[in-house]
Amino acid sequence: MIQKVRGTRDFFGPEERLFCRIESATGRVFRRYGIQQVRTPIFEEAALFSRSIGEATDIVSKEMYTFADRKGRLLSLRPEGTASVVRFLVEEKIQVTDTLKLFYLGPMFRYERPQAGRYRQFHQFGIEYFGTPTAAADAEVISVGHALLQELGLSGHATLLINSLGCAACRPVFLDHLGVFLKDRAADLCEECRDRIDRNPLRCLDCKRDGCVHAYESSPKISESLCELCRRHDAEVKELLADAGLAFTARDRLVRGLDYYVRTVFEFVTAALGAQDAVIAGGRYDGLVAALGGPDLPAVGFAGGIERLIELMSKLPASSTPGAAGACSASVFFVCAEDRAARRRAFNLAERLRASQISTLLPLSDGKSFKSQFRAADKSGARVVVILGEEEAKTNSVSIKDLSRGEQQTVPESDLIPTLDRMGIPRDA
RNA sequence: GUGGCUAUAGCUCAGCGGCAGAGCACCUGACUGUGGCUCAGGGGGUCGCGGGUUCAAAUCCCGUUAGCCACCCCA
Repeated sequence: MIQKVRGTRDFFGPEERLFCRIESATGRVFRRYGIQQVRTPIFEEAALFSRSIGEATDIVSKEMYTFADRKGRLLSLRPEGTASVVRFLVEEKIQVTDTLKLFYLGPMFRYERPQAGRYRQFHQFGIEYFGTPTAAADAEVISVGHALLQELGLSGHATLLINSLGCAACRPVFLDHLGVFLKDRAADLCEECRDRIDRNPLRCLDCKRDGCVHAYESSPKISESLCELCRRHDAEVKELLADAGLAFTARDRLVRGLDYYVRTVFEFVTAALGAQDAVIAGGRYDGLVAALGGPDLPAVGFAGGIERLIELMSKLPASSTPGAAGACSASVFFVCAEDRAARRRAFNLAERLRASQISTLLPLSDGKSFKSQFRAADKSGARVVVILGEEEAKTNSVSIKDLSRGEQQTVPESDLIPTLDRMGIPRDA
């Protein structure tokens, strides 16, 4: 038996429905903010990702699916969405007059050790705002994330963490201070952190080991070395969020793994998912567009993980995931006699109901008793059963049974659809 | 990439050297045209895969694949 490759998964049943709900929610919420969708390829030249995400990051250095095609071009399956969106923007010379708002949704690929909430093919949606350096843009992006969680009934299950990483002017100063501090205290730190001092000092602050957590209590704070512009920007973002009634926690130690972030970074995290706790995360990346050969456009955005949202929603009470019962929820289920004439009539009537936007199931297999057809109808979750037996055939009528009430009536065939309408059977539900 | 745990029916799991099991689900039936509840019966297994130890392996050992948990990293 061939099984699915490690770290990939199939979505079916309740999980597939949640996937679908999340996709449609992103469309609804993002369009509410005037954000346009862009669908980019899922593979690109490898260099696009190494240049944008950062050569030294884990994603680029060890997690990319990179391969040579038949002409020897080095290609990569995309590990995230932002690089492609920026490439699109630059390549197509998209005019950005005020703010350009884009969103994407689709599969991403990273060669990581799989774990719940972490897959080798996973699905992300994300938004990117280009052309606006203002705190208002940051605040709106964060608010879009919040609105989406709210749309999914998750706003009570996620906390917003926010931080500022400073800019090209003040971050180097901070990194100097931090470097001095870390080298000073190197003896107290775990092996991982000692490795990170030169490679990725910011990450040290996020270490969870007790000794390190303790050591970092006295470390220099980013917030204290922000330049005046960054400080004002950060204060304004927080002010706008507070005005909007959006609760957040300022967390000094929040950092991001991708090189391109500046100033605002944020995460919506949940307590319900274990180690993989971020469901939506993002920040500002003002230098990236220029770094990829485009105009010097400021940008801010986020990405969200669909598998993690599905997992979170699965853990919530069933009330928040309607439509979970029944393998297929058609409104009408046909039960008919064995003879060929009855089957022809059932097939024909079922097609007429479907043409009238009434979802209808028709048993396609032979040799089923009325009893088992009724059982199947019950299990399918259908509202009504339409019966075509010998009696009905003689009088050119149909019997309609309301499964929840147990009431049954026989009407002329021409009255079938009007009767279903009267019973409140929905069209196109 | 590192460490730990796990793999038995469609699902959840018990069995831990001696006949392959339970609950749920599924199918059939309970006065020949009617679901749910109840009752009776039934189908379903390469015990993840490969090797080894043993008279005998689901059970013990080694390997392998996959999943889970933590680290790492991240959505």
